[in-house]
Amino acid sequence: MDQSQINEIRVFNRFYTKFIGLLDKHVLNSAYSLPEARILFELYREPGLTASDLIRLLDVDKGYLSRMLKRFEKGAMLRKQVSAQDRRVVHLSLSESGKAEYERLDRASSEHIRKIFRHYSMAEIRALINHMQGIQNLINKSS
Amino acid sequence: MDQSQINEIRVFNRFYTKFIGLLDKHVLNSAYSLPEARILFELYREPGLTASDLIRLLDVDKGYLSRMLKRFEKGAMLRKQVSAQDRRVVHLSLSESGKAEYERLDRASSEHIRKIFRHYSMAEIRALINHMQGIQNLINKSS
DNA sequence: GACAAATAGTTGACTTTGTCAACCATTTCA
DNA sequence: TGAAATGGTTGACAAAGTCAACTATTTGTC
Repeated sequence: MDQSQINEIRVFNRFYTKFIGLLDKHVLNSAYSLPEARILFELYREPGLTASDLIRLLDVDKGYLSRMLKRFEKGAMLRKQVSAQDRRVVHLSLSESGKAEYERLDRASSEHIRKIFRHYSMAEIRALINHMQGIQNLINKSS
Repeated sequence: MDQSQINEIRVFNRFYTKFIGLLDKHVLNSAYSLPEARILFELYREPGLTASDLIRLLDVDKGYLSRMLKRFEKGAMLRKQVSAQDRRVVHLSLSESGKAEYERLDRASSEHIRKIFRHYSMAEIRALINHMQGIQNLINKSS
């Protein structure tokens, strides 16, 4: 791998960081920070996760997570259930209003993407997604 | 564009956010924050930029930028030169030690990428870069 | 069964990062 | 000449994130 190839990759990383930044800015106009939105996402996808699971998934500090969860609890978006097997662990899931909230966020994100690409042809969209999947396959191969 | 296509794009965004996060973590083990590293990058690439230029390029608050620049000044990494045409504006560039510092950072980033992909074949690397350029071309087309 | 070590989660104190508005100096334009 | 705009700095603050100490529980190990 030569230097110019490394540079190409770094150019893309800067480019895509900026692109994702634009998308995230949208989310951030919601009442939630990025990590908070990710918590909602993970709990929506898999109810019953524990705080430890989230720490691993999101790679955040446990104190920080604890506080974010507390905020969700205040907003009545979270349900906690102490595990029967191990009374230290708490299974987390979204309440009905938590789910509704996530769905709102989710729809807004989808709409944003739809808007960005609204003038693209089918072929262009397919090419884009194809490239994205290609990258994922290649990068996953390594790890 | 249908929902499953939107979802594909969002899957990729989450995936690549995580990947970039891993790379950035490396940078962040240096003495510089991400925006600071970006300042070094921009000034290295184009000496003589003004604070306003950086604000536009990096999309940061001007007060925040001002403080980061001050920190660089303290470290003697920055040269400031008041514009002759307009005495409000200051042209910024890296001092010799600032450039050296950037080059260190830059080399470390390159090394990190090289390491990640060290076991890839030439064909795989080329495919990866091809996908990346494809994405950039497609996204740039829109804006 | 008792007790050290490990694990899940919470809390307090703190640092870093980022935002906002007021401000000074200079330039532009009417 | 003077109002408005622009470039940059500063102070006060808010949000985001880190670190270590702590409680409660569980899991060994003897």
